[in-house]
Amino acid sequence: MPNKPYHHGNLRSSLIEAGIVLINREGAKQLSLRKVCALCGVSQTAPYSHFRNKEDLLEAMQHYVTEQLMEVLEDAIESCPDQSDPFVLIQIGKSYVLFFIRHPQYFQFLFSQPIMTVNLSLDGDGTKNFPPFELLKSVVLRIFGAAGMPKEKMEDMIISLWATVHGLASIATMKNVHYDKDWEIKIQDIIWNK
Amino acid sequence: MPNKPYHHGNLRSSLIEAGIVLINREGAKQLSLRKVCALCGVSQTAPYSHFRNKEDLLEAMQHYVTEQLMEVLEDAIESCPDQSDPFVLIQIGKSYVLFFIRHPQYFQFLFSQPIMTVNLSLDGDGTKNFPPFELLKSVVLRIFGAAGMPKEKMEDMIISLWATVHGLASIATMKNVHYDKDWEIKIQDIIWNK
DNA sequence: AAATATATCTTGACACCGGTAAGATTATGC
DNA sequence: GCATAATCTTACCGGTGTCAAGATATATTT
Repeated sequence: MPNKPYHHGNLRSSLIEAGIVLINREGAKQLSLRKVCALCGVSQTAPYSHFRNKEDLLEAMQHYVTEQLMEVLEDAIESCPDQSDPFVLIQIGKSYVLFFIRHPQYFQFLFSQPIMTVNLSLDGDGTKNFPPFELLKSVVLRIFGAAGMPKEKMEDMIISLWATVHGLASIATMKNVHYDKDWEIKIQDIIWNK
Repeated sequence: MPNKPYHHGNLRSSLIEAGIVLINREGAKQLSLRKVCALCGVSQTAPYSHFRNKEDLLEAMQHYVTEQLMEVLEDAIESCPDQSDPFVLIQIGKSYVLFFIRHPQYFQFLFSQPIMTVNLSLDGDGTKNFPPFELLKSVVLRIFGAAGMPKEKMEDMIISLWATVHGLASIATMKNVHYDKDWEIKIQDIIWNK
Protein backbone atom coordinates (compact mmCIF):
# COMPACT_ATOMS: atom_id res chain seq x y z
CA MET A 1 0.00 0.00 0.00
CA PRO A 2 2.01 2.97 -1.28
CA ASN A 3 1.79 6.37 0.36
CA LYS A 4 -0.16 8.90 -1.61
CA PRO A 5 2.40 10.89 -3.56
CA TYR A 6 2.49 14.66 -3.23
CA HIS A 7 1.89 15.08 -6.94
CA HIS A 8 -1.24 13.51 -8.31
CA GLY A 9 0.15 12.74 -11.73
CA ASN A 10 -2.72 13.58 -14.05
CA LEU A 11 -4.90 15.79 -11.93
CA ARG A 12 -6.19 17.89 -14.80
CA SER A 13 -8.01 15.07 -16.57
CA SER A 14 -8.99 13.48 -13.26
CA LEU A 15 -10.75 16.67 -12.22
CA ILE A 16 -12.65 16.76 -15.49
CA GLU A 17 -13.78 13.16 -15.17
CA ALA A 18 -14.63 13.50 -11.48
CA GLY A 19 -16.72 16.55 -12.36
CA ILE A 20 -18.57 14.52 -14.98
CA VAL A 21 -19.21 11.76 -12.46
CA LEU A 22 -20.65 14.23 -9.97
CA ILE A 23 -22.85 15.87 -12.59
CA ASN A 24 -24.35 12.52 -13.49
CA ARG A 25 -24.73 11.72 -9.81
CA GLU A 26 -26.33 14.88 -8.44
CA GLY A 27 -26.76 17.30 -11.33
CA ALA A 28 -24.90 20.36 -12.52
CA LYS A 29 -26.55 22.62 -10.00
CA GLN A 30 -25.09 20.79 -7.01
CA LEU A 31 -21.57 20.64 -8.40
CA SER A 32 -18.89 22.34 -6.33
CA LEU A 33 -15.16 22.57 -6.79
CA ARG A 34 -14.61 21.22 -3.30
CA LYS A 35 -16.62 18.06 -4.00
CA VAL A 36 -14.60 17.46 -7.15
CA CYS A 37 -11.40 17.91 -5.15
CA ALA A 38 -12.59 15.52 -2.48
CA LEU A 39 -13.40 12.91 -5.11
CA CYS A 40 -9.87 13.25 -6.48
CA GLY A 41 -8.38 13.10 -2.99
CA VAL A 42 -6.77 16.48 -3.30
CA SER A 43 -6.94 19.79 -1.47
CA GLN A 44 -9.47 22.50 -2.27
CA THR A 45 -7.09 24.74 -4.15
CA ALA A 46 -5.25 22.13 -6.17
CA PRO A 47 -7.36 22.80 -9.31
CA TYR A 48 -5.98 26.31 -9.55
CA SER A 49 -2.74 24.93 -10.88
CA HIS A 50 -4.63 23.58 -13.89
CA PHE A 51 -7.62 25.87 -14.31
CA ARG A 52 -8.00 29.62 -13.89
CA ASN A 53 -11.23 29.19 -11.91
CA LYS A 54 -14.37 27.08 -11.69
CA GLU A 55 -15.68 28.43 -15.00
CA ASP A 56 -12.53 27.22 -16.67
CA LEU A 57 -12.97 23.68 -15.35
CA LEU A 58 -16.62 23.69 -16.37
CA GLU A 59 -15.61 24.77 -19.85
CA ALA A 60 -13.17 21.87 -20.12
CA MET A 61 -15.92 19.53 -18.93
CA GLN A 62 -18.26 20.94 -21.56
CA HIS A 63 -15.72 20.20 -24.26
CA TYR A 64 -15.40 16.68 -22.85
CA VAL A 65 -19.17 16.10 -23.09
CA THR A 66 -19.36 17.74 -26.49
CA GLU A 67 -16.80 15.29 -27.81
CA GLN A 68 -18.89 12.37 -26.58
CA LEU A 69 -21.89 13.86 -28.36
CA MET A 70 -19.88 14.36 -31.54
CA GLU A 71 -18.87 10.69 -31.57
CA VAL A 72 -22.51 9.66 -31.32
CA LEU A 73 -23.51 12.00 -34.14
CA GLU A 74 -20.66 10.89 -36.40
CA ASP A 75 -21.58 7.26 -35.81
CA ALA A 76 -25.15 8.11 -36.80
CA ILE A 77 -23.97 9.64 -40.05
CA GLU A 78 -21.73 6.74 -40.88
CA SER A 79 -24.54 4.27 -40.27
CA CYS A 80 -26.48 5.71 -43.23
CA PRO A 81 -26.00 3.79 -46.46
CA ASP A 82 -26.62 6.82 -48.70
CA GLN A 83 -24.78 9.92 -47.53
CA SER A 84 -26.72 12.17 -49.90
CA ASP A 85 -30.12 11.05 -48.67
CA PRO A 86 -31.90 13.60 -46.42
CA PHE A 87 -32.55 10.65 -44.14
CA VAL A 88 -29.11 11.38 -42.71
CA LEU A 89 -30.60 14.49 -41.10
CA ILE A 90 -33.27 12.42 -39.38
CA GLN A 91 -30.61 10.13 -37.99
CA ILE A 92 -28.56 13.05 -36.70
CA GLY A 93 -31.56 14.62 -35.03
CA LYS A 94 -32.63 11.34 -33.51
CA SER A 95 -29.17 10.70 -32.11
CA TYR A 96 -28.98 14.24 -30.77
CA VAL A 97 -32.19 13.89 -28.78
CA LEU A 98 -31.47 10.35 -27.64
CA PHE A 99 -28.03 11.35 -26.40
CA PHE A 100 -29.59 13.81 -23.99
CA ILE A 101 -32.38 11.42 -23.01
CA ARG A 102 -29.69 8.93 -22.06
CA HIS A 103 -27.70 11.61 -20.20
CA PRO A 104 -30.37 13.99 -18.89
CA GLN A 105 -27.96 15.99 -16.75
CA TYR A 106 -25.80 16.87 -19.76
CA PHE A 107 -28.42 19.06 -21.41
CA GLN A 108 -28.71 21.47 -18.51
CA PHE A 109 -25.00 21.40 -18.02
CA LEU A 110 -24.11 22.19 -21.62
CA PHE A 111 -26.68 24.89 -22.27
CA SER A 112 -27.31 26.54 -18.91
CA GLN A 113 -24.37 28.83 -19.49
CA PRO A 114 -23.15 28.02 -22.96
CA ILE A 115 -19.57 29.04 -23.49
CA MET A 116 -19.27 28.01 -27.09
CA THR A 117 -20.27 30.25 -29.95
CA VAL A 118 -23.11 29.50 -32.34
CA ASN A 119 -23.01 31.20 -35.72
CA LEU A 120 -26.34 30.67 -37.41
CA SER A 121 -25.31 31.97 -40.83
CA LEU A 122 -23.75 29.64 -43.36
CA ASP A 123 -20.68 31.71 -44.04
CA GLY A 124 -18.23 32.84 -41.41
CA ASP A 125 -15.74 31.10 -39.24
CA GLY A 126 -17.01 27.67 -38.30
CA THR A 127 -14.00 26.62 -36.25
CA LYS A 128 -15.21 28.40 -33.13
CA ASN A 129 -18.75 27.08 -33.52
CA PHE A 130 -20.48 24.53 -31.32
CA PRO A 131 -19.24 21.40 -33.16
CA PRO A 132 -22.57 19.50 -33.31
CA PHE A 133 -24.20 22.52 -34.90
CA GLU A 134 -21.33 22.91 -37.35
CA LEU A 135 -21.76 19.24 -38.24
CA LEU A 136 -25.44 19.76 -38.98
CA LYS A 137 -24.61 22.75 -41.16
CA SER A 138 -22.04 20.82 -43.17
CA VAL A 139 -24.42 17.93 -43.81
CA VAL A 140 -27.22 20.20 -44.99
CA LEU A 141 -24.75 22.04 -47.19
CA ARG A 142 -23.51 18.79 -48.69
CA ILE A 143 -26.95 17.34 -49.37
CA PHE A 144 -28.94 20.38 -50.45
CA GLY A 145 -26.15 22.66 -51.60
CA ALA A 146 -25.28 20.10 -54.25
CA ALA A 147 -28.95 20.05 -55.26
CA GLY A 148 -28.77 23.78 -55.88
CA MET A 149 -30.85 25.00 -52.97
CA PRO A 150 -30.34 28.73 -52.33
CA LYS A 151 -28.27 29.60 -49.30
CA GLU A 152 -31.08 31.54 -47.63
CA LYS A 153 -33.34 28.52 -47.73
CA MET A 154 -30.69 26.23 -46.38
CA GLU A 155 -30.14 28.55 -43.43
CA ASP A 156 -33.83 28.48 -42.64
CA MET A 157 -33.80 24.71 -42.82
CA ILE A 158 -30.79 24.46 -40.50
CA ILE A 159 -32.29 26.76 -37.91
CA SER A 160 -35.65 25.06 -38.09
CA LEU A 161 -34.14 21.60 -37.83
CA TRP A 162 -31.90 22.43 -34.94
CA ALA A 163 -34.64 24.32 -33.12
CA THR A 164 -36.95 21.31 -33.34
CA VAL A 165 -34.36 18.80 -32.30
CA HIS A 166 -32.90 21.01 -29.59
CA GLY A 167 -36.38 21.81 -28.33
CA LEU A 168 -37.26 18.13 -28.22
CA ALA A 169 -34.14 17.44 -26.20
CA SER A 170 -34.97 20.29 -23.88
CA ILE A 171 -38.50 19.03 -23.30
CA ALA A 172 -37.55 15.38 -23.04
CA THR A 173 -34.94 16.08 -20.37
CA MET A 174 -37.19 18.21 -18.17
CA LYS A 175 -37.70 16.61 -14.81
CA ASN A 176 -41.46 16.97 -14.50
CA VAL A 177 -42.43 15.93 -18.00
CA HIS A 178 -44.89 13.07 -18.30
CA TYR A 179 -45.01 11.16 -21.54
CA ASP A 180 -46.10 7.58 -21.85
CA LYS A 181 -45.07 6.95 -25.45
CA ASP A 182 -41.70 5.75 -26.65
CA TRP A 183 -39.52 8.74 -27.45
CA GLU A 184 -37.32 6.89 -29.90
CA ILE A 185 -40.25 6.18 -32.18
CA LYS A 186 -41.94 9.52 -31.75
CA ILE A 187 -38.85 11.58 -32.38
CA GLN A 188 -38.46 10.10 -35.81
CA ASP A 189 -42.08 10.85 -36.71
CA ILE A 190 -41.84 14.40 -35.46
CA ILE A 191 -38.64 15.25 -37.29
CA TRP A 192 -39.93 13.50 -40.37
CA ASN A 193 -43.14 15.49 -40.51
CA LYS A 194 -41.29 18.77 -40.58
CA MET B 1 -38.86 61.58 6.57
CA PRO B 2 -40.64 58.81 8.48
CA ASN B 3 -38.71 56.15 10.33
CA LYS B 4 -38.68 52.80 8.66
CA PRO B 5 -41.39 50.75 10.33
CA TYR B 6 -40.52 47.42 11.84
CA HIS B 7 -43.03 45.65 9.62
CA HIS B 8 -42.57 46.06 5.92
CA GLY B 9 -46.23 45.81 5.02
CA ASN B 10 -46.21 43.72 1.85
CA LEU B 11 -42.85 42.02 1.95
CA ARG B 12 -43.96 38.88 0.17
CA SER B 13 -44.81 40.56 -3.12
CA SER B 14 -41.94 43.01 -2.72
CA LEU B 15 -39.47 40.13 -2.52
CA ILE B 16 -40.90 38.59 -5.67
CA GLU B 17 -40.67 41.82 -7.61
CA ALA B 18 -37.21 42.65 -6.28
CA GLY B 19 -36.08 39.20 -7.36
CA ILE B 20 -37.43 39.82 -10.85
CA VAL B 21 -35.59 43.14 -10.99
CA LEU B 22 -32.33 41.49 -10.01
CA ILE B 23 -32.77 38.70 -12.54
CA ASN B 24 -33.24 41.22 -15.32
CA ARG B 25 -30.27 43.19 -14.03
CA GLU B 26 -27.66 40.48 -13.51
CA GLY B 27 -29.20 37.15 -14.50
CA ALA B 28 -30.67 34.25 -12.59
CA LYS B 29 -27.28 32.74 -11.83
CA GLN B 30 -26.13 35.74 -9.79
CA LEU B 31 -29.34 35.99 -7.78
CA SER B 32 -28.98 35.62 -4.03
CA LEU B 33 -31.50 35.85 -1.22
CA ARG B 34 -29.34 38.41 0.54
CA LYS B 35 -29.31 40.72 -2.47
CA VAL B 36 -33.07 40.51 -2.70
CA CYS B 37 -33.32 41.34 1.00
CA ALA B 38 -30.96 44.28 0.63
CA LEU B 39 -33.04 45.62 -2.25
CA CYS B 40 -36.12 45.43 -0.04
CA GLY B 41 -34.28 47.03 2.87
CA VAL B 42 -34.83 44.07 5.11
CA SER B 43 -32.67 41.60 7.03
CA GLN B 44 -31.28 38.38 5.56
CA THR B 45 -33.77 36.09 7.23
CA ALA B 46 -36.92 38.12 6.78
CA PRO B 47 -38.03 36.07 3.73
CA TYR B 48 -38.37 32.98 5.91
CA SER B 49 -41.60 34.37 7.32
CA HIS B 50 -43.11 34.22 3.83
CA PHE B 51 -41.23 31.45 2.02
CA ARG B 52 -39.96 28.09 3.19
CA ASN B 53 -36.59 28.64 1.52
CA LYS B 54 -34.95 30.14 -1.56
CA GLU B 55 -36.50 27.50 -3.82
CA ASP B 56 -39.91 28.55 -2.62
CA LEU B 57 -39.29 32.20 -3.48
CA LEU B 58 -37.93 31.22 -6.89
CA GLU B 59 -41.05 29.18 -7.51
CA ALA B 60 -43.25 32.16 -6.71
CA MET B 61 -41.14 34.27 -9.08
CA GLN B 62 -41.55 31.66 -11.79
CA HIS B 63 -45.31 31.84 -11.42
CA TYR B 64 -45.05 35.62 -11.65
CA VAL B 65 -43.11 35.45 -14.92
CA THR B 66 -45.39 32.74 -16.27
CA GLU B 67 -48.39 35.00 -15.77
CA GLN B 68 -46.72 37.75 -17.76
CA LEU B 69 -46.07 35.25 -20.54
CA MET B 70 -49.68 34.06 -20.41
CA GLU B 71 -50.94 37.61 -20.87
CA VAL B 72 -48.78 38.03 -23.96
CA LEU B 73 -50.01 34.74 -25.41
CA GLU B 74 -53.66 35.48 -24.70
CA ASP B 75 -53.31 38.88 -26.33
CA ALA B 76 -51.83 37.16 -29.38
CA ILE B 77 -54.81 34.83 -29.61
CA GLU B 78 -57.32 37.62 -29.24
CA SER B 79 -55.63 39.64 -31.97
CA CYS B 80 -56.55 36.97 -34.53
CA PRO B 81 -59.74 37.73 -36.49
CA ASP B 82 -60.59 34.07 -37.09
CA GLN B 83 -60.19 31.90 -33.99
CA SER B 84 -60.50 28.69 -35.97
CA ASP B 85 -57.74 29.55 -38.42
CA PRO B 86 -54.46 27.65 -37.80
CA PHE B 87 -52.82 31.05 -38.14
CA VAL B 88 -53.58 31.44 -34.45
CA LEU B 89 -50.86 28.87 -33.74
CA ILE B 90 -48.31 30.89 -35.67
CA GLN B 91 -49.19 33.93 -33.62
CA ILE B 92 -48.86 32.04 -30.36
CA GLY B 93 -45.50 30.64 -31.36
CA LYS B 94 -44.26 34.01 -32.52
CA SER B 95 -45.32 35.66 -29.29
CA TYR B 96 -43.73 32.88 -27.26
CA VAL B 97 -40.34 33.34 -28.89
CA LEU B 98 -40.49 37.13 -28.92
CA PHE B 99 -41.37 37.21 -25.24
CA PHE B 100 -38.10 35.48 -24.41
CA ILE B 101 -36.12 37.53 -26.91
CA ARG B 102 -37.40 40.63 -25.15
CA HIS B 103 -36.64 39.15 -21.71
CA PRO B 104 -33.62 36.92 -22.35
CA GLN B 105 -32.98 36.23 -18.66
CA TYR B 106 -36.45 34.77 -18.22
CA PHE B 107 -35.81 31.73 -20.39
CA GLN B 108 -32.93 30.44 -18.32
CA PHE B 109 -34.74 31.31 -15.15
CA LEU B 110 -37.95 29.49 -16.04
CA PHE B 111 -36.45 26.34 -17.49
CA SER B 112 -33.14 25.87 -15.70
CA GLN B 113 -34.92 24.04 -12.90
CA PRO B 114 -38.52 23.81 -14.01
CA ILE B 115 -40.86 23.29 -11.12
CA MET B 116 -44.10 23.06 -13.05
CA THR B 117 -45.33 19.86 -14.56
CA VAL B 118 -45.69 19.22 -18.27
CA ASN B 119 -48.11 16.51 -19.35
CA LEU B 120 -47.56 15.86 -23.04
CA SER B 121 -50.62 13.69 -23.54
CA LEU B 122 -53.96 15.24 -24.40
CA ASP B 123 -55.93 13.66 -21.63
CA GLY B 124 -55.11 13.92 -17.97
CA ASP B 125 -55.16 16.68 -15.45
CA GLY B 126 -54.29 19.95 -17.12
CA THR B 127 -54.62 22.16 -14.06
CA LYS B 128 -51.11 21.36 -12.82
CA ASN B 129 -49.60 21.83 -16.25
CA PHE B 130 -47.31 24.62 -17.35
CA PRO B 131 -50.05 27.10 -18.37
CA PRO B 132 -48.56 28.24 -21.71
CA PHE B 133 -48.31 24.63 -22.80
CA GLU B 134 -51.85 23.94 -21.67
CA LEU B 135 -52.97 26.95 -23.69
CA LEU B 136 -51.29 25.59 -26.81
CA LYS B 137 -52.95 22.22 -26.25
CA SER B 138 -56.40 23.77 -25.93
CA VAL B 139 -56.01 25.82 -29.11
CA VAL B 140 -54.89 22.83 -31.15
CA LEU B 141 -57.76 20.82 -29.69
CA ARG B 142 -60.25 23.54 -30.59
CA ILE B 143 -59.01 24.04 -34.15
CA PHE B 144 -58.17 20.52 -35.25
CA GLY B 145 -60.30 18.52 -32.88
CA ALA B 146 -63.36 20.13 -34.42
CA ALA B 147 -62.02 19.20 -37.84
CA GLY B 148 -61.94 15.57 -36.76
CA MET B 149 -58.20 15.07 -36.52
CA PRO B 150 -57.32 11.93 -34.52
CA LYS B 151 -56.00 12.51 -31.03
CA GLU B 152 -52.68 10.82 -31.73
CA LYS B 153 -51.96 13.15 -34.60
CA MET B 154 -52.88 16.20 -32.56
CA GLU B 155 -50.46 15.15 -29.83
CA ASP B 156 -47.67 14.84 -32.37
CA MET B 157 -48.53 18.25 -33.69
CA ILE B 158 -48.50 19.80 -30.24
CA ILE B 159 -45.16 18.32 -29.29
CA SER B 160 -43.63 19.24 -32.62
CA LEU B 161 -44.95 22.78 -32.47
CA TRP B 162 -43.84 23.40 -28.94
CA ALA B 163 -40.44 21.80 -29.52
CA THR B 164 -39.79 24.09 -32.47
CA VAL B 165 -40.96 27.21 -30.75
CA HIS B 166 -39.27 26.34 -27.47
CA GLY B 167 -36.08 25.44 -29.31
CA LEU B 168 -36.14 28.72 -31.19
CA ALA B 169 -36.52 30.60 -27.93
CA SER B 170 -33.68 28.60 -26.42
CA ILE B 171 -31.37 29.34 -29.34
CA ALA B 172 -32.37 32.96 -29.68
CA THR B 173 -31.66 33.68 -26.02
CA MET B 174 -28.24 32.06 -25.95
CA LYS B 175 -25.55 34.56 -25.19
CA ASN B 176 -23.03 33.61 -27.84
CA VAL B 177 -25.40 33.21 -30.76
CA HIS B 178 -24.67 35.29 -33.82
CA TYR B 179 -27.49 35.98 -36.22
CA ASP B 180 -27.71 38.99 -38.45
CA LYS B 181 -31.28 38.54 -39.68
CA ASP B 182 -34.44 39.85 -38.06
CA TRP B 183 -35.82 37.21 -35.73
CA GLU B 184 -39.38 38.47 -35.87
CA ILE B 185 -39.58 37.86 -39.61
CA LYS B 186 -37.67 34.60 -39.58
CA ILE B 187 -39.64 33.06 -36.77
CA GLN B 188 -42.85 33.32 -38.72
CA ASP B 189 -41.28 31.68 -41.78
CA ILE B 190 -39.83 28.87 -39.76
CA ILE B 191 -43.01 28.04 -37.88
CA TRP B 192 -44.98 28.38 -41.06
CA ASN B 193 -42.85 25.91 -43.00
CA LYS B 194 -43.41 23.20 -40.47
C1' DA C 1 -59.08 48.52 27.53
C1' DA C 2 -55.93 45.12 28.99
C1' DA C 3 -53.89 40.71 28.33
C1' DT C 4 -52.66 37.19 25.48
C1' DA C 5 -51.46 35.08 21.19
C1' DT C 6 -49.73 35.28 16.61
C1' DA C 7 -47.29 37.13 12.74
C1' DT C 8 -43.39 39.47 11.29
C1' DC C 9 -38.70 41.02 11.47
C1' DT C 10 -33.66 41.20 13.62
C1' DT C 11 -29.34 39.51 15.51
C1' DG C 12 -26.08 35.93 15.87
C1' DA C 13 -24.22 31.87 14.41
C1' DC C 14 -22.97 27.73 11.43
C1' DA C 15 -21.41 25.11 7.42
C1' DC C 16 -20.49 25.45 2.71
C1' DC C 17 -18.69 27.83 -1.35
C1' DG C 18 -15.20 30.22 -4.75
C1' DG C 19 -10.96 32.45 -4.58
C1' DT C 20 -6.27 34.63 -2.83
C1' DA C 21 -1.66 34.48 -0.53
C1' DA C 22 2.17 32.24 1.14
C1' DG C 23 4.68 28.32 1.76
C1' DA C 24 5.91 23.15 1.19
C1' DT C 25 7.08 19.41 -1.95
C1' DT C 26 8.41 17.38 -6.15
C1' DA C 27 9.84 17.39 -10.96
C1' DT C 28 12.61 19.52 -14.66
C1' DG C 29 16.41 21.69 -17.11
C1' DC C 30 21.08 23.16 -17.19
C1' DG D 1 23.93 18.82 -8.32
C1' DC D 2 21.76 22.98 -8.26
C1' DA D 3 18.42 26.39 -9.63
C1' DT D 4 14.07 26.96 -11.52
C1' DA D 5 9.49 25.87 -12.40
C1' DA D 6 5.38 23.17 -11.67
C1' DT D 7 2.36 21.21 -8.49
C1' DC D 8 0.03 20.76 -4.20
C1' DT D 9 -1.15 22.29 0.90
C1' DT D 10 -2.51 25.27 4.74
C1' DA D 11 -4.57 29.45 6.30
C1' DC D 12 -7.68 32.75 5.42
C1' DC D 13 -11.34 36.05 3.27
C1' DG D 14 -15.99 37.54 1.84
C1' DG D 15 -20.33 35.76 0.30
C1' DT D 16 -24.29 32.39 0.62
C1' DG D 17 -28.43 29.60 2.48
C1' DT D 18 -30.40 28.48 6.70
C1' DC D 19 -31.36 27.65 11.71
C1' DA D 20 -32.20 29.31 16.59
C1' DA D 21 -33.48 32.71 19.71
C1' DG D 22 -35.21 36.96 20.68
C1' DA D 23 -37.45 41.66 19.60
C1' DT D 24 -41.44 44.17 17.88
C1' DA D 25 -45.79 44.97 16.00
C1' DT D 26 -50.48 43.32 14.87
C1' DA D 27 -54.57 40.46 15.88
C1' DT D 28 -57.57 38.16 18.99
C1' DT D 29 -59.69 37.31 23.17
C1' DT D 30 -61.56 38.52 27.48
